[in-house]
Amino acid sequence: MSNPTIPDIVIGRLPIYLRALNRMIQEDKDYTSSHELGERLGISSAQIRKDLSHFGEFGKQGTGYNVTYLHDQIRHILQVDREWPMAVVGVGQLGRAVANYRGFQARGFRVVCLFDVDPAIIGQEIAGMTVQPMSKLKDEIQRLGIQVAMISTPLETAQLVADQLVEGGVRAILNYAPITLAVPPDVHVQYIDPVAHLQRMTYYLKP
Amino acid sequence: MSNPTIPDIVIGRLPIYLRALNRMIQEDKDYTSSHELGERLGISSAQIRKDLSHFGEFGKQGTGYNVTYLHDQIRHILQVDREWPMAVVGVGQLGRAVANYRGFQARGFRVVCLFDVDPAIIGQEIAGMTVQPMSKLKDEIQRLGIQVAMISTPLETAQLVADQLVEGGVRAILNYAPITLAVPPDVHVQYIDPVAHLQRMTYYLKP
DNA sequence: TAGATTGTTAATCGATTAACAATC
DNA sequence: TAGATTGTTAATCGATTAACAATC
Repeated sequence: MSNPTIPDIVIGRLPIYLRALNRMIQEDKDYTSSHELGERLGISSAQIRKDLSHFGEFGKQGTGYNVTYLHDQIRHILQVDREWPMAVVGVGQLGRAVANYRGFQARGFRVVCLFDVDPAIIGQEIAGMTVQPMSKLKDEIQRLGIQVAMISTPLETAQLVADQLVEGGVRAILNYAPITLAVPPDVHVQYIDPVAHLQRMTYYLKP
Repeated sequence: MSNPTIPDIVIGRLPIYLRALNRMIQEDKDYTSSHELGERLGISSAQIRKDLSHFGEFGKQGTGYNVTYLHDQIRHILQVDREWPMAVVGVGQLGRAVANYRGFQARGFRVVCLFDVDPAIIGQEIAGMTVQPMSKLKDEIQRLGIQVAMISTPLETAQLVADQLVEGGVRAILNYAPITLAVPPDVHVQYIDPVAHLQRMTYYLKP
């Protein structure tokens, strides 16, 4: 059992470490150090060692970390050493791009069903899946035991969709609609708002 | 002139405030309070007041904040009360979705040029723009005075693209490729990695 | 006026970093 | 062995929150 109260900010860095380790595996690197990892990621080596120490001892003094071993350990900690089935709600251009994205499988996810409200889209075959109507949402995610979903609908319907997902048993939502969702405390939400990222950068730009 | 050293974490919250205020404008709300804003966003009212106090006094005791006024002030602070021309590099499915996305204009951005390496994609007309070859990248963004760009290429080419963007004068990069980019200290990078967000949530899920 | 809410100060809380003994 | 690097402790730094006088 791992320590029950690890800061969420630490959890948030683990996927970044995982990404870097994955890259090192591709480069056929056998060992790395907190210093090297930090260098690549723009993070201090002390922070990396501190973060990892929440979960165990993964390195060796003098030699550092075995890349594959650390990679596997972090995959296990994040529970991405399995495949999470995922629902995508809203099959516009973004939803379609997501449905066809090849990068999920290697990192622990797989899109297994698609939903939309638009009668023109319902029934379409996309990435080997048939787009289903919103009315089927709850039953279908319950049937498939889906805990992870992605919202790529317009702003207006996002909250409604979230409510239905939660009712169906979803516990983790990745929301692309630019709106803060209201969900029960045991449901996790992460936001992706490209424009918010851009706006954060223009603050620093000269006009 | 605003205070020279406002924490970046504060800057990062301003777009979120802006988003909520925008929504309130749509709802025809004239006034709001730090308490109400905090409620909607899951942030403490004290934090909102503290954040805003870095930039000036925007509220009135007893009544709160004029929604439109605060909205305009934050737009000005973030410099999104103008339109930033933007380049998109990598015109796969994601790049295409971005090129066609209607939500940029209202929030300060406009995609003005597209680049790709694939000869099958170069020359295509997408969202009213002709996809140009990577060889034209540097000249074109210099000519157009572009400071903001988005990378939606595969992982392998992302660093190379970033180097060329920086050479051409880009100072803010939104990177969709799952790799930490090495750039000069005066260049800002923000990352969007949907899978990293998902992995951050699965930590908390029961298997 | 009474009630509400700001902007700000000081206190608290939490995260990052520096340093180093342990040890591969 | 000598050099390198871990895991951890304590010190530092920074961010959040609580509280309240000021005032609309």
